[in-house]
Amino acid sequence: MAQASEPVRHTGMREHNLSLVLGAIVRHGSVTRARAAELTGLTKTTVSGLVAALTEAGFVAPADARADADGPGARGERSGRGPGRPGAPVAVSGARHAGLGLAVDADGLSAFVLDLHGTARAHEVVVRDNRTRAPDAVAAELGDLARRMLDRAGAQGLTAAGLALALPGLVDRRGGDGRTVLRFAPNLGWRNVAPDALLAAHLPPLRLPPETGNEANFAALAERWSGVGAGLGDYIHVSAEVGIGAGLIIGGELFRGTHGLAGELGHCLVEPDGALCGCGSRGCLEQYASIDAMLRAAGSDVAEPTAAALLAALTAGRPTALAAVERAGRAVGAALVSAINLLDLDAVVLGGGYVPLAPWLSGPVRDALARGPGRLRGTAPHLAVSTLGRYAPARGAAGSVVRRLLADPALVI
Amino acid sequence: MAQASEPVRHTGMREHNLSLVLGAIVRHGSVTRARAAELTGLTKTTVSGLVAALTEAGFVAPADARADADGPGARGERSGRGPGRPGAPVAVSGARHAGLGLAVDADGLSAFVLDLHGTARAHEVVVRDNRTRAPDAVAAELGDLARRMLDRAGAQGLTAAGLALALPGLVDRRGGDGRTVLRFAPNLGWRNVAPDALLAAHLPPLRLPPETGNEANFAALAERWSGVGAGLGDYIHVSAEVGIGAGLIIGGELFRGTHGLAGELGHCLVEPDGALCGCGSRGCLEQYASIDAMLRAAGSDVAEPTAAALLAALTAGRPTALAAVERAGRAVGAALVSAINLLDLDAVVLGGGYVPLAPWLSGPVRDALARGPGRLRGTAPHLAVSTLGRYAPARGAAGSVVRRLLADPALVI
DNA sequence: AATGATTAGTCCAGCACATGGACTAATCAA
DNA sequence: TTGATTAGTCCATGTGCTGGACTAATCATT
Repeated sequence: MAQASEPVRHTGMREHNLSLVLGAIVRHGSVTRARAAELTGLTKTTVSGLVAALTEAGFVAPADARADADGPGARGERSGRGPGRPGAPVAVSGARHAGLGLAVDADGLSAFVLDLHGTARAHEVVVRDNRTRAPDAVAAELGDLARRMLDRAGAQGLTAAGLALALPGLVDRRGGDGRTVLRFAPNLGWRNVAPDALLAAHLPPLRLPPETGNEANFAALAERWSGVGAGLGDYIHVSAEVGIGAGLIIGGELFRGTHGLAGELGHCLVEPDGALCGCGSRGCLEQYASIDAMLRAAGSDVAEPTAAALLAALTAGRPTALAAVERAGRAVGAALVSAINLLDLDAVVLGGGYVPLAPWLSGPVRDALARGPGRLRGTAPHLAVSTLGRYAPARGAAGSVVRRLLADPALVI
Repeated sequence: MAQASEPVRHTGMREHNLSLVLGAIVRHGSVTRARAAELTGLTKTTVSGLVAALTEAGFVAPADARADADGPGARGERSGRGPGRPGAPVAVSGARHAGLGLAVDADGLSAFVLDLHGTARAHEVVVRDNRTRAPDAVAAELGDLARRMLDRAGAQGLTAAGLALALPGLVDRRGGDGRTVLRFAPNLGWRNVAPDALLAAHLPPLRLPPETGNEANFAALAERWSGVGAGLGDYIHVSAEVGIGAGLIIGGELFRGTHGLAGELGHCLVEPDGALCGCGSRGCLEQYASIDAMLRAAGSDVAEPTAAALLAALTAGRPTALAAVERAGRAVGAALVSAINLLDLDAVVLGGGYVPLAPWLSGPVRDALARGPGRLRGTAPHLAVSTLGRYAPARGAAGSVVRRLLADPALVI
């Protein structure tokens, strides 16, 4: 049974229709009021009022370009030609609102500012080893970074309505009140940190409450908003660093699970009675396909335990390294087949630490995907490799703010 | 991005608030108008109006029992004692509306009628081997059964607002228009059957459009509504017949996946390079833990290839049979650990063909659950065994109709 | 028994917002 | 220039929620 939801008053009706109209504008790029009325089912009068409110609030602006995202020839309705008064199209405005995305990882901090078009307006990386630092110190530096980004956004006329923070660990959202706890971040050595308190202490308050999430999840979202995930249906975004993280995009949204712990692909079983894993089980994917595991398996083929060295060994054609990655690919493929069957997914995106390894990894993964779920469904799931670089988590975080804004413009009206 | 949703007019506002008030009544059992106003955030005036409409439509009725489902002592608000005019509580009425659930399986047909309380008002099984029959013939017999059930419901003053049909196969809902296709039902030997057309041809039209779904999914829902699933959070309901079916309950709702194919636990990989499966892959769970697989593995310990014979062999302590089931349990446990990690589940329910085997199966499954995801989360997932019998799919189908009705009473107002 | 305190439920004026038809505006075709 | 056609705005109307006033029913106190 659904949780008790909000009552709908007249204002709620307006909020809903506001987001309905804005959604139509977002999806179709540039629409006239008349077309928006058709698309939403509201009357022209109502749409006019809503568009006026959205314009006032800086969400949309007049657009004279005939650039309808429906494509050239706009088979939708009349596209400007023919008799009759031509409409005055409006489009999403990238001039006023923005979202700020922040990310903490073992090697530093990153930040990204997106406008409502989803185009990057500012970004910055602060390289520094966070492995030994206390959360509070990192948060203070993050606060400085955030203020710089807000200044840079302000200089372009942009106001960040909110921020989101990507953390490299299990972010548990207990209760429905939105409060989160970073249970454990292996790379940082943090346990049971309350990000909300840190953010409140060190970061400037914005219009929307800050949001905290797992970096893999945000990276998956970034892929959907501005990467290879854009055209795919439901997919899983898998990335590897020390562990293995996965973000699930289902129905266009991030699937987090009730406690926010969904997507733990790293502990899918791929080898019964296999290597003992830190989680207490045996034969977890993480024991075969994390960067660390591949480095171990590659043995003396890699000069030093870094991803760069592994890549060099592969390029040089070292057999043990090749075998290790081949095996990792088979393991990832096996786990993905389970995930696809369980969740009814259409595609897979390899991201993070898997991107440079993709030339060697894709083959075995693709084989598994072709064999596994193919027979039951029409076609084999699609396999894509991320094109977003190290900004993916911060970009996804920023996108998450933008998405919230577009989904509910009334939040800042 | 969310699909274009409906515009909200004044009627939409009312529909929403109608379901909001009904939801509060459903969750709290028996509430006064004043308490419903508190619970929903609407004013007393509005609630009165909505309650009047719900009463008129037969969804709720006056209830003088002080039986608030909040429990004795109702720590919520004042519970009748104290000064002031006592409220006139209303509760969900089981007297007018009902849902009809139908199920087809290899051994026959079953039907179930539930009222809005979720209590059974009529049920019937028609035993007959459907393995060799054409869909049309089965549908005709199903129509007869449905009409008998509607008559029996009518004799009790009940009107079925809709029906749902549980089928033992992959039900694909392609497109957003709700049209479904039964891709493949291994036990019946049916392929690419359009249930909507069959239902339209052989079953009386009801107020709501008929719904078709997978029997494992409906069984999982039944468990949530009136079985061991009631108290659990998110869970997976696993059942085995010829294959293995699973229903996912997430956030109190059935998780179907975009194409309606979610929950294919049977093709999780549990043994790399294991037995070749009909799906094209190797080492699928189905090859180890379906009833057929256990029968094969039990070899000569079972007299004939039936579930009953397997049960007898287990009871007699036959070692090969015991080993087969033990192994199946380990395999199921391994697949479940993957599912729990991926989907952030709290519990597991064993149902269908696993129920009689539970005494032998639970042990190894529980072991896997205790080892696997425990470390990352607080506690080990809970393991429960279904108590609903062979009516589970039909009961879940009926419950699905009731749920739709309670979620949106405006559908029949 | 009478009175006051307290809470439940209804009545009614007011208001917010969507609707639909009428009206003005801007373009193309003849 | 005129008519046809479509876009956008104006205004009267209607629906449904709100909030305060009012009536109803009970307990506690005198």
